[in-house]
Amino acid sequence: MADSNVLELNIGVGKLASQGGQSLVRPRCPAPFLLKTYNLLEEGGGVLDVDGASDEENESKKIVSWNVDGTTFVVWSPDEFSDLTLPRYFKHNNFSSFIRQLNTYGFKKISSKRWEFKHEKFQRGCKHLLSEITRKKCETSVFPSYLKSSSEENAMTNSIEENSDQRLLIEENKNLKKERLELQMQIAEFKAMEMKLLEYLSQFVDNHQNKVRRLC
Amino acid sequence: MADSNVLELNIGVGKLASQGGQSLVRPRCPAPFLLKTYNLLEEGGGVLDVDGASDEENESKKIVSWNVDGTTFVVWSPDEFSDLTLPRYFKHNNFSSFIRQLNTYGFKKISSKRWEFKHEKFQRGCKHLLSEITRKKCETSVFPSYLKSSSEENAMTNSIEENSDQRLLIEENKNLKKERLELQMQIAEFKAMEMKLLEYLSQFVDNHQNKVRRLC
DNA sequence: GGGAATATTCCC
DNA sequence: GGGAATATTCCC
Repeated sequence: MADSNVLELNIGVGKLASQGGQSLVRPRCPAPFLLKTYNLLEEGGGVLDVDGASDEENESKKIVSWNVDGTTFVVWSPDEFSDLTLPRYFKHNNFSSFIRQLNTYGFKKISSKRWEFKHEKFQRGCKHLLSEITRKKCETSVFPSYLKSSSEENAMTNSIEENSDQRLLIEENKNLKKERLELQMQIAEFKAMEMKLLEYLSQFVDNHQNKVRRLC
Repeated sequence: MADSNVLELNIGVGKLASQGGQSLVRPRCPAPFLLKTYNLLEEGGGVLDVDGASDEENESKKIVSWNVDGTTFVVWSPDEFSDLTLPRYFKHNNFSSFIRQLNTYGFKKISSKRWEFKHEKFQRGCKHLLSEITRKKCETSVFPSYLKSSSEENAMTNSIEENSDQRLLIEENKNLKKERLELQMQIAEFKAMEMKLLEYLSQFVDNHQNKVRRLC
């Protein structure tokens, strides 16, 4: 494989950490993409520096690096980055796919003149912050905010730690079933109300037409 | 790149071909995975045959091939297939990922003794049928039939003993949350419909009163 | 086998 | 930039 020289880690997010596609508690491990990108910067893009030259002397030769204070990173040479660096860490050599991932994780391009990217939680020497970076979700909430009533409970139930004991699971389970019953009852009410409304509407229409006919 | 020797085609499905995740008209181009797998079979797994030997003589050496009548195909040597063939056509060398794709596209493993797979529309000499093969979709309709889960599933979930395996609890839990989301979406629909109905009704009443007033 | 998360591609 | 389809991985 192209990236056989790169350590592949099994860094999955625990089941309870991402529930229904929404990460509610911080996972222990950063996303593979973030770790690879961080490592790539530590390793100078996976390409050796010129022997004996200091960082400053090498600056113009760098493919990719942190900025001076380590709060952003810069892809100095997109072509070499794509051809040499990307395939060492990822399963492709497309700069645009790399950019797509950066966007997915909320990085911002902060310069129109060069390929410089920034994320608050992605900084030199702060590997521990990587696990706080999450993928952007399609935030088009499927149901409107007035249904958020249960979201507090969501937070509560989902904050249970992964290795919590069975008792908590059973409790959460019980609550979910109770909630399901309530939702089903709400739906039953809606159905009844819809029926009444439609009935009323049709009566009203009939009535109205009779009245108009009589008045004419 | 690992597969730089393989022709990559831009075969996207047109917008109208897949509407809301549901394929409505047959796309012009087969899925990349299907085309690659078909080509891989035509090309003997991308590995050269022994010179001068007939197909029959080579049979025991084949990595992958169609069966005798070309209605199924067989991976004769999963190890060589993974190491040599897969990376030539795909971005990985994992046999299980290949299997996962076969399942996604509806192939069936038809032998317990060897890695033989079948799909009605995947046959030797029938490249034109490939475009009729589609990915399986998650068929969980977003709006389930009303309250269908109330009795049977209640009974089922409640029959699970309290001290059952944690895995089952987690699974049940996941299902309950999924169900909750579906119910919440149903309620959102109802609310929207109610709003429309009320709006319509009030317009109708206004209209009616004006009309009656004028006639009087 | 298949659900679901992440990765890659394609397109607007 | 980001939506959405397909691909790959991971897990049950």
